[in-house]
Amino acid sequence: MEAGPQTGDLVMAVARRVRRAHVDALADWEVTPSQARALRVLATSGGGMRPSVLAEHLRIAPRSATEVADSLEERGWVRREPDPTDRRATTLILTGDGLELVSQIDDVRRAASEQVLDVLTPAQRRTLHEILTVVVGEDP
Amino acid sequence: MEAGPQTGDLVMAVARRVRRAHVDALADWEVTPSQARALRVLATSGGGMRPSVLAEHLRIAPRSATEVADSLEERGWVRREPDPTDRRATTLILTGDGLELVSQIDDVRRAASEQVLDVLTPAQRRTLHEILTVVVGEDP
DNA sequence: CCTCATAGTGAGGCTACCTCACACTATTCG
DNA sequence: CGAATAGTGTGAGGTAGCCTCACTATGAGG
Repeated sequence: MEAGPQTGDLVMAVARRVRRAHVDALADWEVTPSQARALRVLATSGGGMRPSVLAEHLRIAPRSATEVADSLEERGWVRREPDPTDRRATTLILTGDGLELVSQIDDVRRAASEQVLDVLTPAQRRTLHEILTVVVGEDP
Repeated sequence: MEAGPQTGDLVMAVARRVRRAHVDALADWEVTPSQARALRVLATSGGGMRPSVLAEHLRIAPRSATEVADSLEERGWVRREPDPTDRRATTLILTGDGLELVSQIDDVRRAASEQVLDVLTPAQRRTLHEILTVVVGEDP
């Protein structure tokens, strides 16, 4: 009796594909999916953002956010500035290059995702998005 | 203007959560998600299975399947037997322990996934499963 | 035979995470 | 004020789970 894959496994499988598609699509820009995700978070949050806040948004450990920030700074897409109100804190700020990149990346990534989800009807895609939003948006 | 996350990102985010839930749930058995997935594939395929075939099912490189097989063998859940019809080939066979484990794992994993997808209505869960199946089942 | 394809694996590398420990700075409170 | 306590970022070191490349041993066809 064929058991059939569990939903969790399907999610993982699709995630791997999406990741692949993103890597391929972003290869020209030499941006990793991880970096792209961080850039988008930083872009949505108008001004600067602390690494710890970035970590929350990306749902990773604070230490890992530092790493992402490192990689972004190294590429010149982000710069660190000391927070004037709290000298322990650092603010991550998108550079001009960073901002410019974000808009391009957004298009490219969207196209890549849609390529993976190409087999779906528009309605299915919308439904998928909705449902996943519910799953993700429960605890923040 | 809030851009809102892309579907691809949502998939990745959910995948991370599912992975987390699985790791937590399987902690008692000390089975990694990767091992559990492989065990289930091996279980569905009655008799033995070659590493290369396992790789296809898991959608990973053949070399990576070898690694998974190594870890399963080390834990005594799988044994390698030479294929009598082709002396280059090896067959991966679930041991008694392995088989016993699979059924337990299946329940635990299902519960873990459902915990992550708990916010969804049963109908949404069914829909999600359907849609993901379509996405995954396109090229095999 | 001789060639070419195929099965598995050793070696080495990578990404994106993690925890733990530490240096600073901020805050609170006796 | 001074001391304990808490929070912020980061260095060090580690891991899982992938990958590619190169190699050996075997199979299959001319």
